[in-house]
Amino acid sequence: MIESDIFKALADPTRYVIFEKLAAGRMNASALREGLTISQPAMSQHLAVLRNAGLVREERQGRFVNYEVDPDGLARIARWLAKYRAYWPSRVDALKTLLKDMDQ
Amino acid sequence: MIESDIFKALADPTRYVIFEKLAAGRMNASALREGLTISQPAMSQHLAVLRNAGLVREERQGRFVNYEVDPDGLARIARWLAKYRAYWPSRVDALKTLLKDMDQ
DNA sequence: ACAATACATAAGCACAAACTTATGTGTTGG
DNA sequence: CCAACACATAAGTTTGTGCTTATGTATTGT
Repeated sequence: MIESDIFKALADPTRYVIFEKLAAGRMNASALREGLTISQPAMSQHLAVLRNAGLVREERQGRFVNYEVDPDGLARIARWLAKYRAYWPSRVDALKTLLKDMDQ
Repeated sequence: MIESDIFKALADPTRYVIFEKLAAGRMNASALREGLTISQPAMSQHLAVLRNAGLVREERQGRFVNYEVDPDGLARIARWLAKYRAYWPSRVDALKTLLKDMDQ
């Protein structure tokens, strides 16, 4: 997979919202549609893009398919971002806080 | 600016390459074209997109315009990523290394 | 078994985005 | 001052992407 594909997946505003909803907790495709004016096939297609990018993963449960954030996708972004640490200004303390949390 | 715009800027493979070239060091628009089969206006337009996304910044120097990575764009991505730290697997040690570097 | 439900896939359409050529705007050396 | 250079902007064309409707595939409850 081309490296920019993970960014392409998040570039669409609708998919970005879907990802944020999933970040709040696992959800099936129908539940994800609530609050969004989006057809069922459109949701299905968006979820396929996010899944192919490694940002979400699915787990079938009966007739429902639950989706959840795939840590692998976030890890890829984290690794990408880490390459450019030379450019981070010292005032970017969000990462410092984050790392402290992970160290715990 | 919509949050997903920064991802849209990196979603295009050509812009992704341009950004990576700039990560290696500041460069003017003509120098950036070397090695890429891309017209001068296309490069100019790509740089405008990256600049509007806050990923690069420009500094005119005579007739040349030097471009360089804008830390603010990376900081935005870092902050975005930090929101999802709950999902990071412990094996993602890239960030740990990164944070250690920043602590130094 | 079958109707209903949940989701995926196919095909086609409409709009957005990336490219092109042409031209405009600054800046510099002679 | 003006020709050459570096880059930006305009306008038009093509390709890609996200949407739709229609249909297919699983799974469940009765």
